[in-house]
Amino acid sequence: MDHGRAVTLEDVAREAGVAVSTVSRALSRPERVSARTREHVQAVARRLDYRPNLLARGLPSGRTRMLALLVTDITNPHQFGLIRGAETQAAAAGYTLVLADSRGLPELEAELAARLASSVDGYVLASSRRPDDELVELRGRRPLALYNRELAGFPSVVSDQDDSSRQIVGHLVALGHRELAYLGGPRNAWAENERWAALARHSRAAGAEIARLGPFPPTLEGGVAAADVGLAAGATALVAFNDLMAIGVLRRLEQRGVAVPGALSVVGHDDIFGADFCHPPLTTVASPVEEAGRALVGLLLDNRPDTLVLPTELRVRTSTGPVRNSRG
Amino acid sequence: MDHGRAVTLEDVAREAGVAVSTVSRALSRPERVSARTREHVQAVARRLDYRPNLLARGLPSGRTRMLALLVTDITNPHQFGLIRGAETQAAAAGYTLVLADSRGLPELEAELAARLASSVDGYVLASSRRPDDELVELRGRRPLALYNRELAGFPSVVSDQDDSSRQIVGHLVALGHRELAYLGGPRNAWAENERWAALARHSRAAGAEIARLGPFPPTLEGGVAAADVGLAAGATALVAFNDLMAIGVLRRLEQRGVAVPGALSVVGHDDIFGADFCHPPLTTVASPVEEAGRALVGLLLDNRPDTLVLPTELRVRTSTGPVRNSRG
DNA sequence: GTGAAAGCGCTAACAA
DNA sequence: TTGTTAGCGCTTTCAC
Repeated sequence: MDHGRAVTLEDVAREAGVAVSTVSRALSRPERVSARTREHVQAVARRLDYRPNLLARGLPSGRTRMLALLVTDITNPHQFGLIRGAETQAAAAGYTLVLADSRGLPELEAELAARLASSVDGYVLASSRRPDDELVELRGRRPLALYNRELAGFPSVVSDQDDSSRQIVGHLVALGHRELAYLGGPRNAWAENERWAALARHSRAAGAEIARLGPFPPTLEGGVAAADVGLAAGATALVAFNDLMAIGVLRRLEQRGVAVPGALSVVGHDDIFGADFCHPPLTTVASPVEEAGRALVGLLLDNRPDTLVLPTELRVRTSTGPVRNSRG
Repeated sequence: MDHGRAVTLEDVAREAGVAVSTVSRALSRPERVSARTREHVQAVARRLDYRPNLLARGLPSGRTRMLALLVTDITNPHQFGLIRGAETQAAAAGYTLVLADSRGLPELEAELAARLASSVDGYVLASSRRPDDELVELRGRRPLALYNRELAGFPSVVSDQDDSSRQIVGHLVALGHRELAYLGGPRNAWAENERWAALARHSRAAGAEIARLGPFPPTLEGGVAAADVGLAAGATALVAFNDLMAIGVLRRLEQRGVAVPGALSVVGHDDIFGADFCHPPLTTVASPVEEAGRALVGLLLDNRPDTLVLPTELRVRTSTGPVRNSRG
């Protein structure tokens, strides 16, 4: 199998009887070349099936027209929309998106970012758990946009944590719940701390108690473990950091014969694939992730340090219901 | 925000008081340099936080140590294991994996592959639906490995379609089903045709009838549509191209008040996230995808045109049961 | 063992 | 408008 030498600008130039720079211009800056040459060169390039070498193109200019999207956990269906949205927007702007998964490990994210540094024009970091100062440092090398993480001076897109917490607490309190428990995720996740703070605030305002449990791994397995802790805490409603956990909770409660929502109500975050057909269907908070993906790439390319707050919406399904033993 | 000039080999060379070529060697071919210089240069490089520019490194050598994984549909949870496995193996071999999603569009896959051509040392194509000749052509540029697609002379990893079909048909026939229907996926998918052929073969051998319906989009929505067609076909058991479809089928049947498995049994393929907690839990065929991902990268890097057939395993859950009106 | 120099394919001054 | 030339940062001959 000979991976034959690729067609280069020089080949095209020779074939077309012009200089390489002319070919370069005809292809990347068509307006700076006469109509005749342009047509001719482009025809030759097409005939030879010329493909620009992106490495070579990127070396002198320092621009590769590639963007990196670093996700925290690619096995979390929540990321789907983000990926699709980011890809759409990147493609529209003529960029190729490369995707990498840091498996929830900040060090791995750092490693991946460093490796890709010379190959991409910028990064979108989704739910990054790296310390602030590392992000600042990374921005020194390339533009950055953050999803579900706020940091002064950085472009970012976050879902409205305060409003989602308000909706959750409002919903549960309306059903008579006064003893809540929050099943927390990783403490180095921005959303974790925002969610907890907002839930605590709104609970207090509504006259309900809420306990912070965990941290637990933000996975199905983490939810299974969290269920037992939540149950032991004596709350009447459990709010999970994300839907993966919430589904794990549901699974464990079913296994232990705890009726949901009869004995215990459960709420998640993200409205992932599966949330509407698990058993019972999960009450959770949805946000427009695909839009988030698009917006992130937009902000990144414009390099505007804006923070976009996306609305959230509580999807009430059957994992939540009236409290059994209201103390009212 | 000044995206400061990165530290280059030249910087290190100047600082270390040696030639760039020596630094290059000390870093990439440590054995070709004296112990003293090696230590010294490496220390300086570390101190300056030198990061090789991958573009520049790849230009002369033509090798980038990046691999592309092109998936057909990143929103299909089936891909998770593949991605993780491929990433693991790539990382172990010192390669970075870039991921791209072709959304089920062969033309988009072609476009992505072409764009990445100069940036990667090889491709893993997962469930590619491109015509054979295009794959042959692509291989002319870079090494290729295929997942769930067999093509003479190409390294590939496939799950055992014949055996999975045998297990499915055996299971259904044992439950008394004699009238089956297959809800097909895209006709340009290798697995689609293999599955159909094997299902037809095993049904015939077992004395059962099977109808091929579709093609339907291999998505949840496709399954919803397929359910009605399957129901109208009068079969007692439905076998779907994948689990996404099967879950859509389940959802639609529930909506229409058709009891599963009372009135109709349903089987899927892939055992994706959600298959065990949908309602009712789905009987489906599992295969070791993570291993597939690892094997694919292994074959790709070795450039061995082997075909690895991975075993499959029927996971019987409650979406299948005895036929209601056996004709026995 | 180390350095000087050529060149990977492309872009971007600068000249013509 | 087009051609010439000098790099981009690195690897790799080829001398020394």
